[in-house]
Amino acid sequence: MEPVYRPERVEREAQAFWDATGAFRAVEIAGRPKYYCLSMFPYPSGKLHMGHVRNYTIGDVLTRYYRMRGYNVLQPMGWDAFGLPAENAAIANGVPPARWTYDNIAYMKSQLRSLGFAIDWARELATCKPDYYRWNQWLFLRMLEKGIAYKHTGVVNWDPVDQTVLANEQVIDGRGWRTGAVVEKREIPMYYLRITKYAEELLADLDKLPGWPERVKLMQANWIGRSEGVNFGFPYEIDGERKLLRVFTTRADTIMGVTFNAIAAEHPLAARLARDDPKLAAFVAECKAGSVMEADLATMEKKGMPTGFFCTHPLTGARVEIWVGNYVLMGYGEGAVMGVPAHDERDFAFAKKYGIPIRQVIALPGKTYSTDEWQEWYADKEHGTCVHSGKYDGLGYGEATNAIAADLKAKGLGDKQVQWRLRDWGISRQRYWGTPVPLVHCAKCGDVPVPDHDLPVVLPEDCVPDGSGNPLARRAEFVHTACPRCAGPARRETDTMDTFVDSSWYFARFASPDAGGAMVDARVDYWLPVDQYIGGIEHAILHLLYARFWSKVMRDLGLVKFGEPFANLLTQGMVLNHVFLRTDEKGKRTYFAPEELDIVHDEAGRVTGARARSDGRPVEYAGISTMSKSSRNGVDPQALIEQFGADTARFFIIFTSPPEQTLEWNDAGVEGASRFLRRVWSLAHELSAVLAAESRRRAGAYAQYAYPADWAAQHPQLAAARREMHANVKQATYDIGRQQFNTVASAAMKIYNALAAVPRAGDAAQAAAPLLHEGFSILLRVLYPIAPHIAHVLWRELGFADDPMGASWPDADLQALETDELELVLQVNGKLRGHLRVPKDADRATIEQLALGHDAVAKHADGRAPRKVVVVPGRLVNVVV
RNA sequence: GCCGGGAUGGCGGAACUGGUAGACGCAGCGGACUCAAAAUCCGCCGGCCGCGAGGUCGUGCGAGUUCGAUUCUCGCUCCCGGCACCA
Repeated sequence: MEPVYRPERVEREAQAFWDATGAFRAVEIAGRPKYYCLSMFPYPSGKLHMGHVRNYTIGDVLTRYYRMRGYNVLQPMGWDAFGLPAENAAIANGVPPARWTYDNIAYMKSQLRSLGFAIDWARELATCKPDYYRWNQWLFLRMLEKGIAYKHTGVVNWDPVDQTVLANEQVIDGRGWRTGAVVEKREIPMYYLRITKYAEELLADLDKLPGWPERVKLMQANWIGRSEGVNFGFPYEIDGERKLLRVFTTRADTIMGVTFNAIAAEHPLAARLARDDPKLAAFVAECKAGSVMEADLATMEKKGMPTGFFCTHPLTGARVEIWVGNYVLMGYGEGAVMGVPAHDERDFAFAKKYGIPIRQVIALPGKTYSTDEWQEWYADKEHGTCVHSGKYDGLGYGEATNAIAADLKAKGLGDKQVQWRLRDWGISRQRYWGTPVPLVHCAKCGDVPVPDHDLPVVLPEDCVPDGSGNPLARRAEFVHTACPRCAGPARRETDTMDTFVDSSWYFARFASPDAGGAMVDARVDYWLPVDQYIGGIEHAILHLLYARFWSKVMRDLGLVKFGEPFANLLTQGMVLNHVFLRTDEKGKRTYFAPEELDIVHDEAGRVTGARARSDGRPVEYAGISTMSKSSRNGVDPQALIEQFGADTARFFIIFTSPPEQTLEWNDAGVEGASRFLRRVWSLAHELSAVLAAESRRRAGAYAQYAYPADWAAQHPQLAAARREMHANVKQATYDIGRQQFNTVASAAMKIYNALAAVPRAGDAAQAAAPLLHEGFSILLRVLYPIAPHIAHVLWRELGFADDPMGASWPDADLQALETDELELVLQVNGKLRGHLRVPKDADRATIEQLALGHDAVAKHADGRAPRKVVVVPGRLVNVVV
């Protein structure tokens, strides 16, 4: 055995063994308990970053742990291979997205392999391959047939210079990322998926997911956003026609306080009124500037313009002026909202700004309403009652809402309605690198679906986007086609699908990656649902909601039997790093990687600024955020792996923080992980003769260790070491169960420390041989899920039977933990004043007696008599005086 | 702006159901070994007062509940994630 730990040799040896034995191939075995462990597949951005290492190490720890527990485990891997970065790379380098993507996949796969993850690579898939995305197209056509997919207009970010649609990410402070031009909103035709049809079920089924973090379920529930209210209309007449301005409100009880209504700039009525009013037309045009992002809309200054046009209050018959507001969005509900300044904080601010009347209609006992300043209670619907509201005066929120809804219904103007915040999923992208939408546009037949037998509609792989729109639309041989219905000349749809489509069902395809004639086959019934899904908390809403929706659609089509794809979810905290950038006069940002800079810190060690090494000029510090390719703050694990080995990288990332916690990257401590593994190796080497002999004596067995009855009494030091080992096995098992893996790594270190403290000079090692053997069998098995290469190689070197993946996880021997005496903490008035040794079976009265007789109690009681004695069994005594 | 989460020594973190705050590790300091350095090994290591025994303060800030609060409640501050076309 090598005297010194050489990670590269150890890792080569272990990986060769796993490859040769096909150790990670997952085969369906009827009757054996299965465990499908899935980490979110990566976007092939170029190289792995620490977030990937963290994600996949967590998955691998669970995969190997469940293998040791006897489960038939599947851990697959694939590539979320369509997406915007490939097009950005093409704009920058002229390399076709396909080639860039495949090159990145090859490199990142080699990195994943070097980390030794127990992945079944035979199931690898890439979403940019036709045999995958053809099923996106196929299911889209099924949704079209069922009315789940439909065509409708939608608003997008438009760069007027590049004449192209921009992603939200490409809009910086309201301007296009490349041109610096002010972005406009533009309405275009799009395809939508009717996720709102499933809103009720998506919300209700959250209760069927006890294995999901509460915070994720809460975020999803809030996102879906069920609210009960009233949908009703304000009658108006225009061009000789009677119409209704429809609004939805959850505060129908305040309807008598309506003093204005606001409509979106895109509302048909706004367009109509602007026709006769140049000032309004200018305002409507102004509202079109800026992005469509919710965060922008919510933070921008609320502006409005009166139209001079009035509708009628449905209950009072009063005239209510209609305003156009830049904060009202078409596509949210009806594109119109009623304005009740007295009882809505935003309406209040808007009314004060524009001098719109504020009319109090809710009162609280003991409170005085004033229009001078907004008060929290103005919006209180729990305790308020109606005032200045005629027949509704004195009613509370529920009664008033019911009465008003009934009156509106009687007039045929409205009714109660359940409204969802969730909107339908727009999947059209005016981009090249994605799944082609399988439709053909024919002048005679309209939008015609591509027949199933013509799928897939294959995306040409040699286009090079240049930032000025979709190159697919300029590819004549793609665009020009024959209408499947009338065989006449027709145009292919050139929009592609949102990449969230790709990731909405890949977990099912892993069960049957080679199914040629179907989306999935019977093997999904064996593996699905996923037993443990692991991925970043940033996916808490969108990806997970879309995957849940897609699964329900597949279920309703009879393709799968499950309605919820992920039984248990572990949301990993983000790995963060500092971000540095420069912004030019056009607002264009250039990011700098930390290694390109000299970083300036203040006395407290905080980053205050930096200079680029290349030109010595200052660079702006933009705080810390998620490691990403776009902000160039990713840390490539390659250097770490090359310098210290995969096991050190894995051990370090696990040890440094619990999985769900946000992690600010800092590699101080990597040395410690490396040192620990070297120490384990050195101790194994030092004891290899003793341990190998013990292994031979026991024929490699590691499950049962029996010690003579008087062993503990004879060898108190060894018994203490054994107690420490088993206490930590217990701890590690508990912690792995609650997915706190950093303390599993700590437990491994503590087991090592106990083992290293066992006397082993001269003949002592011989005397302690059984304990050392037991201790190593425990240490290597606890270590195995985290640092499998070294554990695998040492396991075999020391002569243990099997290999550690086939070995069972150690059981704590609870008898080894028992002691005759306990040490209790002694408190006086809740402050630590001493310790108390008591027999382990001492009763309450005895403990109280011992406590009251303790010197520290007399000293700190200051002559006062004890009023109360609190005894917490096995822990502490608190004497209250 | 809205939704969700976080804050504990110089640093990463531990503390299981309200019960010894700081496990384990990093950095630092002192020592051993060495011609020397690295590596390795041993010891110390929250602040303040004290020679010491010990005392006292201390888990982002401010209140509260409790015999006892890092843990529960209320109100703040700052940071992170998401906000529907980054993935």
